[in-house]
Amino acid sequence: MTESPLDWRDKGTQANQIEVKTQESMSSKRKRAAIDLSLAADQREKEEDHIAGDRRGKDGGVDKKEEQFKEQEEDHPIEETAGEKVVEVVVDQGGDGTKEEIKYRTQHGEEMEEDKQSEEDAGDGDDESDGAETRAEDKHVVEATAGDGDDSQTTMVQDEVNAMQEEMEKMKEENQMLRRVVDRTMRDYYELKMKLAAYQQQPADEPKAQEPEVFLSLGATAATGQGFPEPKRKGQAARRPSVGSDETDDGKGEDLGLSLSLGASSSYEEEKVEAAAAHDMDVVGADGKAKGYALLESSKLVGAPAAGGDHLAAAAGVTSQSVNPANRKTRVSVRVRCQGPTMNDGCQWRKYGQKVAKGNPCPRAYYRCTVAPGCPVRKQVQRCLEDMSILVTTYEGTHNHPLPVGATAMASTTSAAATFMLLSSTNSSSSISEAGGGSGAAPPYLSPYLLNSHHSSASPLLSTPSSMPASVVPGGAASGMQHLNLFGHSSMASHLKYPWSASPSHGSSSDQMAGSKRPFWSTGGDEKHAATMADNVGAVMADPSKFSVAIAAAINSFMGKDGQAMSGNKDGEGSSSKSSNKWGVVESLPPP
DNA sequence: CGGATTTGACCAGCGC
DNA sequence: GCGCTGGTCAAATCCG
Repeated sequence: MTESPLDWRDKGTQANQIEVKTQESMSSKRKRAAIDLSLAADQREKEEDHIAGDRRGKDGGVDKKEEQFKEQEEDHPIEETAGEKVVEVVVDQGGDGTKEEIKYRTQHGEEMEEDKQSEEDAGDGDDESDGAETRAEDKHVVEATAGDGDDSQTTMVQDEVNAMQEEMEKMKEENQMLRRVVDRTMRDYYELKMKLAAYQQQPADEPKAQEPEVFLSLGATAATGQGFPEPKRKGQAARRPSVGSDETDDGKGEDLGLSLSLGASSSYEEEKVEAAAAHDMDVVGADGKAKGYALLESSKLVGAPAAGGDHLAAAAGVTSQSVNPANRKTRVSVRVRCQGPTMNDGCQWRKYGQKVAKGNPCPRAYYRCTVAPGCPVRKQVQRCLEDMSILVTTYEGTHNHPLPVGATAMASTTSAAATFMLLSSTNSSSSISEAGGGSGAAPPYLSPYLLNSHHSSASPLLSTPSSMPASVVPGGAASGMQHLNLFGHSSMASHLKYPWSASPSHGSSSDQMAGSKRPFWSTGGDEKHAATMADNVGAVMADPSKFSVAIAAAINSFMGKDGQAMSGNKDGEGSSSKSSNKWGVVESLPPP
């Protein structure tokens, strides 16, 4: 014979009721805890004590066993909040006074509403008799009719109570475990929060230290296999003769690739890279330290002429260098294969200087943001030495004004790239973690997942030059870079399908990057779709917002793949010079 | 004519 | 200290 909780409670409240208060006390505590789980433990205990005290005061004649029960509850006030069974003993004296009932209930109350209702029904001072059934699923009711001094039945009931109590003990233990988990989670949360705050508040006068550098390039990498031939390396061999003007590059033989790399260097100068000629290799400076990094394996898209016409050939790249505040400001570099003098990033720029940098015959142009007066953002634009069709645009600083839509998308994406890779870098080296903190434009949104998932020396997606193991980073002049090429191989690229290809419209806002009309990232025959990809990349670059989407997707893709990809190469050299297949990121790209 | 670009000069940092 | 290099300035020039 069972009754619904509501029924018996109603009956109990209406009748002359003798209720063992265990349930009520638990009920109160449970409610309390449900309201505010974050109460300090001591505070909570005080409340529990208070409640227990009240209870004792009101119910002096409580069963001894129940008293013990209460004490147990008070020992574990929190555990009771997580859905334990409740033992309830009710001696219900019928309204006519002829019958007494003793009810033992173990219940996982799920009837909060009912509880409230019965609370109201109970009236003043009767709230202790309700609300016990707040969390459970099953309900077991043992009901015994207490006859006049029926000791045998009472004994049975007592046994049942004992069993219930044991069960409760187990539940309490479980609850305790859960509690610990919650506490640990909260602790972790606050730790991360503090870390974030610490990063954001890093003083600007911090000594120069390792400077994480993020490279994310979308589109075609040089046919020479150079991932990031950022021609800024100083004083080393392999200087190339001038290959031509900025406007001359038919884009032949270029690789389509999306690459992402991260590096850390002690100073911006050391980021200077002159990539080797036709093979992936780490560039080592005269001092023997790694100064640059070859891009991963380049996929050769020979015979894939840039279909972008006179404008955008077929490549794009984003390089984000999250610079230590001490070094200056955040640097984000975008590498774009385009024929125009600059790429359209949605902002207005005014050229204020031009200089021929050492090691690269191509002049470097300096631009200043003119969207708002006094905007500190500047950018440098320079042709890539190895592939003149690649335009390397380095942004520096943080805009002090709202950005145009396209620029916003780009900025947020590159910032995300920088942040993401910065986090990676942070995890791979404590020194980077300490010195490479977020600067204004790329705050380090710490994520334990990120922190745990990218290690430069372990991921096949991130190539750390053999000459620059991640452990070298602290204090040295060496620089490290992690690189990811998502379109590393043409054969892989040819199978790519991208979620962002859905939109066929290109909205070519760029003057120098008239987009192609083809669907972005469409596939086709080998040469054909290689060229198509070139077109598509061009299309993306013509539309800053679309470009940012592509970058974001690439990052997401990278992150998603990272876990399994991590298990592969641990050798940076291997990852940068062997098989392009190791850049399995391509395979991880989202399905169409 | 006003704004943008060009270009040589200047300055600061860094390495030898 | 000197030279080299990158970065910036500002006058001259260009262009719509």
